[in-house]
Amino acid sequence: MRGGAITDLRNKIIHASLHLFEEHGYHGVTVKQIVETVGTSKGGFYHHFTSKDELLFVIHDTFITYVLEKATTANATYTSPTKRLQAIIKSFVKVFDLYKPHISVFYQESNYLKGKYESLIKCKRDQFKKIIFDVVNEGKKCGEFRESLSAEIASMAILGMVNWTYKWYKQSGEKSIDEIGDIFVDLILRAILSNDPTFSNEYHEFILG
Amino acid sequence: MRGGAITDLRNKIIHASLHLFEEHGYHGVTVKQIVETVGTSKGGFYHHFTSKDELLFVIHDTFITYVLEKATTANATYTSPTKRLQAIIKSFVKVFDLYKPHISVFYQESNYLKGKYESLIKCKRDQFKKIIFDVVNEGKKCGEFRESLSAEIASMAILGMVNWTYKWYKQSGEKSIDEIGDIFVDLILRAILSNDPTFSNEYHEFILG
DNA sequence: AAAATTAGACCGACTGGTTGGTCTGTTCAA
DNA sequence: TTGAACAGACCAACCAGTCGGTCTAATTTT
Repeated sequence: MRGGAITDLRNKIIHASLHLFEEHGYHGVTVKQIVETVGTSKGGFYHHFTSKDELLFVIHDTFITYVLEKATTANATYTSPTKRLQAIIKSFVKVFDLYKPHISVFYQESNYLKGKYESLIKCKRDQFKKIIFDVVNEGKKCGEFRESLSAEIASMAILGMVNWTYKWYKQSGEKSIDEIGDIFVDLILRAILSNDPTFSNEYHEFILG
Repeated sequence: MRGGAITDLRNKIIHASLHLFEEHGYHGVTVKQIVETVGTSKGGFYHHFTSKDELLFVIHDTFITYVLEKATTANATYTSPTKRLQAIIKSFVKVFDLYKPHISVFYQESNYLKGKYESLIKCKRDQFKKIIFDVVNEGKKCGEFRESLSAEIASMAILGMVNWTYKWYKQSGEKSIDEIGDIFVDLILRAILSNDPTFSNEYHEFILG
């Protein structure tokens, strides 16, 4: 039996590291701690990873790759910028349930990535930003979003609002991740939708009444 | 001549550490590096700080203390929640020009604070959150903000949007920090202001036109 | 005023403990 | 018999923090 099994040592290491990194930070966790948590040895660890740095990279990469794919799919599913943005945000927010520890590590420890690892992640991260930015810009062009909107700032505002969720979201919290996603979409659309009735659509009517 | 001088070794150390930490992270910078950058020695460093941890704390504390004071002042200056929120956001965003490195360290390295340092910072941080939360709640109560608004999620959305600025803001950028602040206020007010004409005020007219 | 004393600021070699990573095995399934 | 998977003792490098000592300027004593 090769790869894939949930009980693979490799996956166990990643899983354990994720939670350790999330709580104590990358430099707050030693390889010794990781292997002891998993119940393996230095040998086991370095059989599957060339370095501690590579482990950090793998965690980053699995997350950003997943998110990027989801955003691309959401983007391809719709044509209207409003619907696209809504789908992207909702799909991204949903990731918090699955990848909370990945996300924490992604945003807390990314500046410890070095060399090629850093470039590889930066590239994908920029792709994701570009998707948001393009949608906002497209929305302005076709009149669904306000013309006066600064696409750059609005994009970063959206990203910030959504990304920041990793700092406070708890699965045990009052609101489900789906509800939070809906609230975010509501807030964002209210903030950026055009008031011009010429371009009004179902969202305008629903949200702006 | 005692204390205060800009050339004080203590201040020099803080200043240099700020930039080193911002770029390489707390654990990515050694005390040796710090003292070499400043042009002092281990002795000089440990004469002014009891530990590297204390230096990290001092950086956190000067920033959060400043922000908290600004928010309190802004809060005391106005009574209407809309004006209050606007003032708080604008004053907070302005801090980015003065305290950018502090903020980066604050959000990137805070989970390396230990023991009493951690509790002290957490306390002030919670106070700041509470100020935002209370304003939003007050706004709902008096009808200026939408009744359907979730105060918790909206507060965190606002905080996220604003806090995230540290990830992308450059002084050399296209927009000044003042313009960014105005855009944020605009986005936020559009998202949360009530549509009920009964409570409409100058901001409703200005923004929702 | 000159000498003696004190105290704070700063220096830098040194240390004890830790850490990421290596290397020589051992196990076991194919 | 072969090689992938794993074990764990070991190591060189590093790092936060220490400690005895120096320099200087203020303060006290004579």
